[in-house]
Amino acid sequence: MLRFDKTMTRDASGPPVRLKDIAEELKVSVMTVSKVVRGQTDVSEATRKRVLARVRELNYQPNWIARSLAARQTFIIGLVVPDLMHSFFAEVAKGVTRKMRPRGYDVVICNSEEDAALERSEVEHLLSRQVDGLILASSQFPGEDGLFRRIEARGTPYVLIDRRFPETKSAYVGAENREIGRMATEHLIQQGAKRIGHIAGPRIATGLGRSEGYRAALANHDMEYRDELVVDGSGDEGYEATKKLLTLYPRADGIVCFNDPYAVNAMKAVIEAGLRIPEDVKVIGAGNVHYSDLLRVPLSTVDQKSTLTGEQAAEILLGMIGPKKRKARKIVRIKPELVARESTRA
Amino acid sequence: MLRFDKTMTRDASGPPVRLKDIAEELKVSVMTVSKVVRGQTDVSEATRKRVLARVRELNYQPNWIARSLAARQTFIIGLVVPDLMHSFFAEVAKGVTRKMRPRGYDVVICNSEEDAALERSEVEHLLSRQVDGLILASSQFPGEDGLFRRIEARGTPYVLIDRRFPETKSAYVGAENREIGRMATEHLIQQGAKRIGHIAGPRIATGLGRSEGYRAALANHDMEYRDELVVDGSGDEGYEATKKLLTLYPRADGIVCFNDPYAVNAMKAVIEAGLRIPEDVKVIGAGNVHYSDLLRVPLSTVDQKSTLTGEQAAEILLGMIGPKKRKARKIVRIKPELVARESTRA
DNA sequence: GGGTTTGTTGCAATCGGTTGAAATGCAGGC
DNA sequence: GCCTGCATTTCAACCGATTGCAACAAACCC
Repeated sequence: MLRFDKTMTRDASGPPVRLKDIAEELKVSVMTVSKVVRGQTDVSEATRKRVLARVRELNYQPNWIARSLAARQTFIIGLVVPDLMHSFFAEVAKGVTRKMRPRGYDVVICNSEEDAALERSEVEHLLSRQVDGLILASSQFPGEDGLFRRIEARGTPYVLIDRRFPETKSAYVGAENREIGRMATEHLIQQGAKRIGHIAGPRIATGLGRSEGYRAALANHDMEYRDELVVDGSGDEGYEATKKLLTLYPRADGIVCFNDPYAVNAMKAVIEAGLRIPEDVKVIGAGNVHYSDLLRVPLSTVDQKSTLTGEQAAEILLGMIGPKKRKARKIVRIKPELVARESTRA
Repeated sequence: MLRFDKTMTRDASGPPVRLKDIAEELKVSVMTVSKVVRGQTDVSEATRKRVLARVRELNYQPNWIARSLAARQTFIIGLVVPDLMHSFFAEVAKGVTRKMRPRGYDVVICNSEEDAALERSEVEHLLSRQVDGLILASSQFPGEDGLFRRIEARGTPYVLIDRRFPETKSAYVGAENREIGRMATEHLIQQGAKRIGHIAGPRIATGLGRSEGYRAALANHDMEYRDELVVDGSGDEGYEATKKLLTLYPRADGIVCFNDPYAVNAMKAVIEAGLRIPEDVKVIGAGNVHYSDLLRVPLSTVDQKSTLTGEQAAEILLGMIGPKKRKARKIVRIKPELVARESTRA
């Protein structure tokens, strides 16, 4: 029995059209139709035309579930980020999708909320959905590579972004964090800051690298590194940490923040303390979130090319998925770029 | 042949474990294992225990592709938004996922870039992935309901958000746009603005409703509606439109903007024109994007409860998917809320 | 004209599960 | 001891596609 007869067109849609429907109707085998749809060449021009015509008329859309099962490729890749609200990751996501969609891949975005356990379960879930690849901005603890080992065992290609785990042999795309910290700090020095504080981020590669850069810059300029000028801001994204910095005597006159959200909070604290930016305190962040120059005081920052990061990661992953399965562990470090605005004016 | 023998545990992972593997090993049928995994009750306690133990040991993860094909349910829902970078939609997305994930649904997010044709193809794509449901902030043109008819014909439940299409009989969740426009405008009036301009959004339900509210508020307060005070901002999100408003004589002293991004651009134009906010010109937006109070001048706005919108939409969709398939066309209008900040201080 | 090649087409098996009904075992009822 | 009833287990078909290979025809070569 035919589910669709010759007179039907896509306007009269009911249940979705299947290969079988077209095949029966045209009195050819399902295989033939399948081949035409996928553009295989071993089909005569005549049948191809006939099939194609009907395929178009009925607006046939392949059932991806069935296709995925048989072909063992889902054309879905998973992207796991700690927080989509954070504009850095939103931009990364944009970069990833922008590269993936034109190549026929869908991107499923998961939010790990900075929680290692949740991330684990999200990844496990994505794997059970048979994703063709993964891109992770991982919230695993440094040194803890169990999750990655699991992904490798499963044979699913993956690329790490933003946060590096040197112990894995995975591909990686991210900014040079040490360089970010260094550039930010040197910029403050150039703008005349004498006592530069630092709001440090979480103690993972990203944060540690930036802190290291901060220290290196000070050293380069023969400025003394002082413990009390470095405060952990990871609890509340820098707000309390800044308050603490401002109580010091002599007060800090420059603050290098782990990232832009921290910097925004820092500026809030500074203003609330009745101080002026940049006259009394200069503030710099990192990430160049899209609203940075719309802030109360436009924020100087070190751009880490978020969209580019996403694009590069996508590109690498595609290379690992394709037929030639690149194996070489590829590592891309993205050169950051200083964006000077009002918050660090001399 | 067994792919996994009794001594193996999940550490020695190779190819993923299948129901069949566990079944053969335990000398029961695939069905039995399948039932246990899905928690069916018609399995003896003894076998259940035995199976469950092995399932855990091997860390069996069902193959969702296969499951979806057989059960005709993918547990994936599609979310189509015009722009993920726009924090309103990012928050909606968060709301949607927050409700969906705990119920076992994954959310595939697609970006239509405000392009009706692209949206069409994204939706078509999601349908071919056999999504169980759709949530759309549609960029279709008003009156153009072909896409929705197509989705209905396919039998896939869907919920519209933000942008309404009254001609469809679909479910809908969104803010009361007329109310938003009215509240924003009345607020400016209360704060003492006398000549209130309006930067109008795209000419679809959302934008039109807000413009209507603007007009209604003026009428309520016996203020004259003047054509030259209303400018279309949809080209560049309000920047040029504002410049135009500022050249009028007498100049506008208050601007009701279609949304926050427009308002941010408006403020930029105002400041560039050498005018002060709020002393010379008061500005109000809508949406309450998360960085509104961090702006150069903290922006007054009308909050449209983005996350709540997402959650509600998810809730409704779940109701339509489930076994009891709610049919009644459900319409939820979310009450907006005024958030007064510096940009409209009297 | 037989054997080989080339180009098309279709068969059968498979992917890893689910569905509904049928088969099995074991108990109780009479 | 047979039938019935219930709980448990299994069988067979199917979901909608893809894969490898066999089958077939027409075309080619010598």
